[in-house]
Amino acid sequence: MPKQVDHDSRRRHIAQAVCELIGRRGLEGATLREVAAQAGVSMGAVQRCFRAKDEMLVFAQEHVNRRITERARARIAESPQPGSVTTMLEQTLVAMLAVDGEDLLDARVWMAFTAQATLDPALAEVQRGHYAGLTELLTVLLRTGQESGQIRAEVEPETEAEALIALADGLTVQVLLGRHSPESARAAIRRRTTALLRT
Amino acid sequence: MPKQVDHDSRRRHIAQAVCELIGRRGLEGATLREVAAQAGVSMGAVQRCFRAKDEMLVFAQEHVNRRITERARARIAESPQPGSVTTMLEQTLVAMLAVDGEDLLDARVWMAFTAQATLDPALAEVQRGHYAGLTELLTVLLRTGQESGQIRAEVEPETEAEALIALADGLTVQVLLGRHSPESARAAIRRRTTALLRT
DNA sequence: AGCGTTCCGATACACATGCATCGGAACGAG
DNA sequence: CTCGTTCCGATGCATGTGTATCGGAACGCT
Repeated sequence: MPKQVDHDSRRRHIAQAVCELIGRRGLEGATLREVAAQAGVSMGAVQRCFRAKDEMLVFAQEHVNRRITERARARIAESPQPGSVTTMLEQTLVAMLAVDGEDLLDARVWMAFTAQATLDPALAEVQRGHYAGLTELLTVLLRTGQESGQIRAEVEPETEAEALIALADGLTVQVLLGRHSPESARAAIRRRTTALLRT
Repeated sequence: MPKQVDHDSRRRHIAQAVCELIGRRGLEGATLREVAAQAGVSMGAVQRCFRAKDEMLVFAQEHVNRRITERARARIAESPQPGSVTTMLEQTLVAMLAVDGEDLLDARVWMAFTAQATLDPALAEVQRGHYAGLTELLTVLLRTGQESGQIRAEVEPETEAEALIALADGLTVQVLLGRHSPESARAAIRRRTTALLRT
């Protein structure tokens, strides 16, 4: 057999380059030539990995979505008080914010893809899947909190999960626009999560 | 004096064409040629109205922002119960949602511009100004509601206004992605506003 | 070592876009 | 009507983009 290449890892490598470019210069900054340069490969290599640009973008979108979800799960795992549901809620939502330091890049990538998903049904489907996962995650947390008596019984887990997600996204937008600081966004999240606690 | 043209109204006319194109095909759909065609004029006319494309886009951004704000104020004015602060709050936020019928186009335009504003400081400044106005509007409503005893005293008007705006934006995103219906978004807004009422 | 397959880098190409240019039309003042 | 200024439509141009193509390099197998 001839020369073999780990396609999947190369695809991830290129996807990372795409994300960095999108985070810095937006979707229109992710041209094939720029992507190749950023990834340190040639255009031909990129073309071999992805049949067309669309495919590359979808892969990059899934790439960043996966990272955001994993960041949320990781923060839950290393939560200081694993038993405290509100702490876990907060950590999850803060991870979704992704407005800290270099994570801020991911937030801009999220923004760019979400805006595009508004127009492209294929991208929209990917985002819907992403949000379905996050909703599930939060819903489970909320339900668990109710069962352990930490969260008020009248809270409707799924409905509340959707509201929290919307809040987090809206705050992300504000931070990206420079109207809120990451800290004030976190504070807003905290206010909302503590309000769910039983008094 | 030679041929004279109402520049300002022509600029608005073109801005409207820009918004329709952006709402349908995104920012990249707003090429000078397409804009001219949509507006029913020639490229030369567009070039005479705006020195460069950037200027045209900023003008269009302000155009749609103005319409959103005016829609909010209008909804407040024609509110069924002008005295009810929560009704006014709801109307304002629903106007911000702009996910009804043809308003949905404006929501997509908002999304596109906001995503771009993440990368372009000039656009970001425009959006910050827009949000400052909305925040002021909501803050006043909340304060008024407190003074008339309709809204709980422990609510911090400005903080709450920011949270409501973030919620509305996040819900808009979800509707645009096709994950929420306009009705469910309105319901989420209603839940949040009624929660502010004194019990 | 030799070979066949896979990969890659460069180039070619068609096309779109923003902007500049320019000749003439439109229109008000005299 | 005549003139002079403003406007506009068409065209040209430089540039950047996605994709197709192709010759050769890299590499595993025999």
